[in-house]
Amino acid sequence: MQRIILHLDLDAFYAQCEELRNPSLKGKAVVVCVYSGRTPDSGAVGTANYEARKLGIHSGMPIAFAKKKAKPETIFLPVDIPYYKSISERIMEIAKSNSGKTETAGLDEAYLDASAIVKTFEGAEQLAKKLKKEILEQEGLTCSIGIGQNKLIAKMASDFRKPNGLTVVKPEKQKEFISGMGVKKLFGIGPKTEEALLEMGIKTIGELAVAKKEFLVESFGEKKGLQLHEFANGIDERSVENNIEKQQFSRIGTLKEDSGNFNDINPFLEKLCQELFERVSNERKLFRSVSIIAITNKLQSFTKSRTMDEPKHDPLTITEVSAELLREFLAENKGISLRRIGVRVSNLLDAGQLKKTQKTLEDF
DNA sequence: CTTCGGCTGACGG
DNA sequence: CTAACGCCGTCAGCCGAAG
Repeated sequence: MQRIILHLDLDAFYAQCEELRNPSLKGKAVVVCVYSGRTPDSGAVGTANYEARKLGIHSGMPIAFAKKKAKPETIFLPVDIPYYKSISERIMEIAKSNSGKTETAGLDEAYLDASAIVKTFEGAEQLAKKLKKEILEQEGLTCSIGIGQNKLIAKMASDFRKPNGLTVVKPEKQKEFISGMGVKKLFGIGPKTEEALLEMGIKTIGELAVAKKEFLVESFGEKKGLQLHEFANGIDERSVENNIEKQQFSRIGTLKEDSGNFNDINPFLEKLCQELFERVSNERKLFRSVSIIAITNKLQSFTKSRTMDEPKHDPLTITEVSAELLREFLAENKGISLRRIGVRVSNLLDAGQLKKTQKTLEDF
């Protein structure tokens, strides 16, 4: 069955939201930052608008580094996720009303399966124009949309021309569209895989497409190897899913100072546990596993986890188990110094799924 | 043999 | 002068233990 998939990508989303509530920012370079609170400039760039990108400022970059590239008039702002989320939810509603199936991928992206709504790529292009118009008129934001026969092509198409782009890649043009691109452009290929492929002399998606499947499986493992082969050939059977249940919730933060001392770290961890419980409790979830995440001063990451026999939903379990895990972790790693600490719950169960006889339901 | 828990690592937004 | 560094979530793979 031939599908028609749209990928919607809101342009420099966090920055556009900030421009929305403060129009005087328009035309200026805007950098939205995730500050860690340790020093005035420690943290990373969340989103840079296109003016800031011209200066060489990009997502993920350390703020201190971005400031070196910035002009005196460049604006640095802290992220406000709840605000962006409220805007995102309204836009996703617009998307849903234009296509039965929509799958959100973060606050700023969505896949739409328009197969039931339109029958041709020309029809899909008109739908995309309508969608862009509605988002602009109702919410004042621009986006880029890509259209293809599967999620992979749609995503690469939306990335092709932005901001405010619209790119249609018909199946017969697919190969031509992707084969000349560098392998890093392919969804699922990050810095490590790119490096490995370059060592093998594979630079472009076209070269990857003709590499032996067996060789790729041998080099990258079963799943990854097959996926590389399929994606490089434009093959992607992943369906657009309406509701994806979250598998885990986590909260992590940066300590005021590096420490390997339980008494320094645990009060901060307890705060994170309370915030985490708020979220989990709002989502009406029970959890069976608790983990801590520890990141050292050298940015090495560790996890330690514990699974209980019974699903829980109380804040005390999170704080107690995580404190226990932290104590054990520090004892097993004497001399270690932590920069960041976090807590996660997983093995989730919907509260509604619990048997009525179970006592733990009463607090809901 | 399969499944589960515990852990690491790659990746994406 | 140089290095600089968030937070959240998914999945695969490996290992050892248990079913």
